[in-house]
Amino acid sequence: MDIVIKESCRSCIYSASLFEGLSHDELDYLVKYSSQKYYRKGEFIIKEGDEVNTISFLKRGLLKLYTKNPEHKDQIISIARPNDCVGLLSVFSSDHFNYNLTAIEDSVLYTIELSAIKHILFKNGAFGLHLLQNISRAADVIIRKNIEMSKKNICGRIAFCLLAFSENVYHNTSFDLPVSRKEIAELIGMTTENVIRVFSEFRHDGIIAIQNKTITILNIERLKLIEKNG
Amino acid sequence: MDIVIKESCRSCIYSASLFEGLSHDELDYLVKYSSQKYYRKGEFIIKEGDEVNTISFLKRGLLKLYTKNPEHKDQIISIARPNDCVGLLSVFSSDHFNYNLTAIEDSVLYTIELSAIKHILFKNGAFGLHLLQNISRAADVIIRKNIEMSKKNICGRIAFCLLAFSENVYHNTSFDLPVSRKEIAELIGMTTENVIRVFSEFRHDGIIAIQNKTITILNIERLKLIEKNG
DNA sequence: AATAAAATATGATAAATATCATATGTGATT
DNA sequence: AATCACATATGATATTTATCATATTTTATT
Repeated sequence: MDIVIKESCRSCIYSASLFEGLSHDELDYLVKYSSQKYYRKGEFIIKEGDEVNTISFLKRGLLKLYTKNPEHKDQIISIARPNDCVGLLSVFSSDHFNYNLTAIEDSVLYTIELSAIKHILFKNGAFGLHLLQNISRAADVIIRKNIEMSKKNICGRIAFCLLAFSENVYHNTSFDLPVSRKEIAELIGMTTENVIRVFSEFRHDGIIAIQNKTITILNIERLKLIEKNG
Repeated sequence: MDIVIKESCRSCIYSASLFEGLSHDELDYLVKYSSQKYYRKGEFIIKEGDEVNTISFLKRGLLKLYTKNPEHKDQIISIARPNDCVGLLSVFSSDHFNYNLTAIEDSVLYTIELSAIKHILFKNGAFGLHLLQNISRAADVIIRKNIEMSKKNICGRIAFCLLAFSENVYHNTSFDLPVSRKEIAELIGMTTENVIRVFSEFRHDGIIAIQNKTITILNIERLKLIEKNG
């Protein structure tokens, strides 16, 4: 992880939708307490139990938010995309993070001291409302995703994942899968073997093409049908 | 649903932990925009799509928060207990409720106009922080429950439910189940038949006694073991 | 380049859960 | 009291998913 000069943070904070409506003084105050950090793929960003004293935004890259269960198995809760406010859930509900956060692609985060955020929050009620909206939406997205997932069978869940990567992350029908089959299993709550099996099945049926990590969706209509009905 | 005179709201709002730290003026302002409502078991409180313009607290009773899926099947997201702030998730994230809310016991809610809450929020940053903490925690509880549930098999899930009713709701090893087996199935994401089967199994094994709706936990150690390992 | 460690792949089998069928019990309504 | 709708109950069977075993391929490490 590398920390980079403060000046580059200014443009980030000035352009972040979360800070819309803040005055120049307030924005400059936040810039003073912020830093930009680079993480390599695989690097830990936050560990369960870490103290919460910053709030972070993903500028570039991809992160996984997950818990570790007693049997060393991970459970991925969500995948954070650029512009997502990261770990927002724990920020106000606890002194310590409840989740782990790891970069699954080379990533750029900007991080603001929580004390600075609170300082602005106390003076500016509109900012509080803005934060409330962001946190509520982030929670809502996670909860809705869980509900949707729990209704689907394994094929439907994998179709959901592939479509999410294609449409929401890479905006392309062909993309390099940033996670292993094992991680997909952790995300959809199934076993690795069965994830691999369904990938093979989709390949045999001409729905996707697989070349190592590169996935190409060949028949998006069918994949959507599987996502819907599965 | 019956609406009751404003005066009785004063004590509620004055005693709600959410409003700790507000001045008498601010509290009285909220009282002015609040009302107390009574709902009978089975009554609808909020319907998916309803406009969000209030924030509510459960004073007495029990509610279920759920979504309806296309095949008319309900999916229970959480059960609200007294002192829970209800529908908090949708309140700031959307103009319309994403969930349904129904009383599963005779219930008393007090309801505050959202505009009044926002009015205080704009003037009092500390209140914003308080709200943020409450919403974050509510979301966290739902997400953690989902994660925990998804790791358990059907026996573990039912043990979890029974223990939750016993320990968190009724504070007694014997209690009247406020929901049907079908609703438990909707809560844990299994079929009604299998829920009934596991109830019978627990009865045969001497873990619980069933008399119509009355459940008595006979062997709490074993139930906890099932919850942990299942 | 050689080796080890993961990840991917696939088959056989076991276990968990859903589905379908059918019976009985309970409460509400007339 | 009769009837109906619904909840509870249980068995038989089908389906889904997990587990175990075992290759093969890819990636990382020395």
